[in-house]
Amino acid sequence: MDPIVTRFAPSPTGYLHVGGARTALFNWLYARHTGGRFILRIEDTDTVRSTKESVEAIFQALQWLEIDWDEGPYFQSQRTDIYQTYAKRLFESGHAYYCTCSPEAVEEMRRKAMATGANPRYDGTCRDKGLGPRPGAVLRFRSPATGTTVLDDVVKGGIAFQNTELDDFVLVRSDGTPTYNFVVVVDDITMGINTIIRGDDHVMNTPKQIQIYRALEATLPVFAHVPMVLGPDRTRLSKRHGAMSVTAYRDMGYLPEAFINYLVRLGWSCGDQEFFTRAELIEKFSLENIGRSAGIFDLAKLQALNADHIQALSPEALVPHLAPILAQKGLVPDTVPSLPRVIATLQPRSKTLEEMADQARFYFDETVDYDPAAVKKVFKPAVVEPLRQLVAELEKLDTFTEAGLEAAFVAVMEATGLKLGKIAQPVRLALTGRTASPGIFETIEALGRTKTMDRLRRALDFLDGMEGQTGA
RNA sequence: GGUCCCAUCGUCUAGUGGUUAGGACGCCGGCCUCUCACGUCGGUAACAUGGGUUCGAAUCCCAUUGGGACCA
Repeated sequence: MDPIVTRFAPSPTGYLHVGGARTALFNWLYARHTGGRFILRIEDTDTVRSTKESVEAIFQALQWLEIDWDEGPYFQSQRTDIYQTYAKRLFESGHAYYCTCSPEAVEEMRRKAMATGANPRYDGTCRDKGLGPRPGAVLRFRSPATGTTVLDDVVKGGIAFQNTELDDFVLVRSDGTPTYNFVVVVDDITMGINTIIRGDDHVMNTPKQIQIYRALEATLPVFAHVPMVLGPDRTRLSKRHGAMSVTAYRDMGYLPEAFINYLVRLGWSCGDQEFFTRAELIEKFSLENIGRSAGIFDLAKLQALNADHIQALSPEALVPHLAPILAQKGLVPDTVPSLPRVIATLQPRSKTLEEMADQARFYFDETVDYDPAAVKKVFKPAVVEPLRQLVAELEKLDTFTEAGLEAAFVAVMEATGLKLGKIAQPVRLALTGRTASPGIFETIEALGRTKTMDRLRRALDFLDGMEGQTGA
């Protein structure tokens, strides 16, 4: 059996959006799953809307998602010779003809057709005139007048289109530029694409494309039209629904593994399994289990999956993903004894890396600001003595390890008769400025001796000041 | 307007003629507990509607409704 060859063919008219990313992902996964090849092609024939920046943005997004390609990127703008060759072939074999009808005349035909309730279409005025190439003429495809064209889609099943619905559509415009349906087919044939996985917004193009394949006597590829991704209001995902750009999710602290896991699971299933590593996705992905109905993008589910992936990775593996977000917030890793240790304390309490960075702030800052409400609730005169004793106990420790720290706390608990909570909360406030944080022992260990002792002493000073005030 | 596609909890889905219709996210509650989380246990909630076919339909067929896509 021939190896599977798939492709992703975005138009560089903006960033890579969620729907595009999913299409890319499906093609990439299927190629990797079958041991085939994955080709990247940039469809930049729309020279007005295509930009170099968009091409760059697409590369960046694919890189973040770790979707690599085996061939390309090809640029349609550099392949005009090829399209001309194929246009000529279609003309010479009689599958296409030149048409000199003016745009106004064609518009008139449409109006007439509409008036009779029929589909607006070209009426075939030039179809049998036998015109040759000439300036200002368009090249039209000679569509079959009768019968049906059947699309045998892997996910949708068989779809029959009446050929009477097909127009004698334009292949090459009067200015010599080829049209979308034509270049796509020529590219897919010449690049050896045998499996086309794309959004189902393309199904209506497919019968035309199938006709071109036939006219060119090329083997039809396997078609798989995957349902679209919709916004919460069930309309096509757009800016209104928030972040569209894939890289925006990177910046918001989502892991590429989580993002692809979510995107693939949206519209594809493998029994009840929800969590997939990249390797599992490659191993288990198949066209057969793609669903037929559109899916709604649900940020809450993405978040939950992201939390799972954050927990599944080692702290060390998280470092490169978290580092840029920390940097963006002005938090420099050198100011902390061990970044992986800090990460380890926050893993079970972060849905995104951005949340993690925010929660990590107190580890990095020079000092902490106390939350006023927490001060009122926790910094009571009664905590001064236990805190003093704790400082004394901690000073006895050679190194700060969780076991040693716990022993120090236990010593204070026994001396004062207090429960752990009564001591941990003031310590937590002293160290973090708030009443919620990771476990107190792991927090101290990750914070390090210097900052811990500084902050405990500062808290005692602060409490001193409070007593002076109330006493006065 | 024409053509095409789709239809199970709010959302993602399992299910392919016989199930108490399962799982996940979310939400609610219990437990765990040094706080917040994690975890864990339980609860909430669905086969769009109407006809058929069949001993029996979420499952097969038709219609209706609703949603979406493309072309204009």
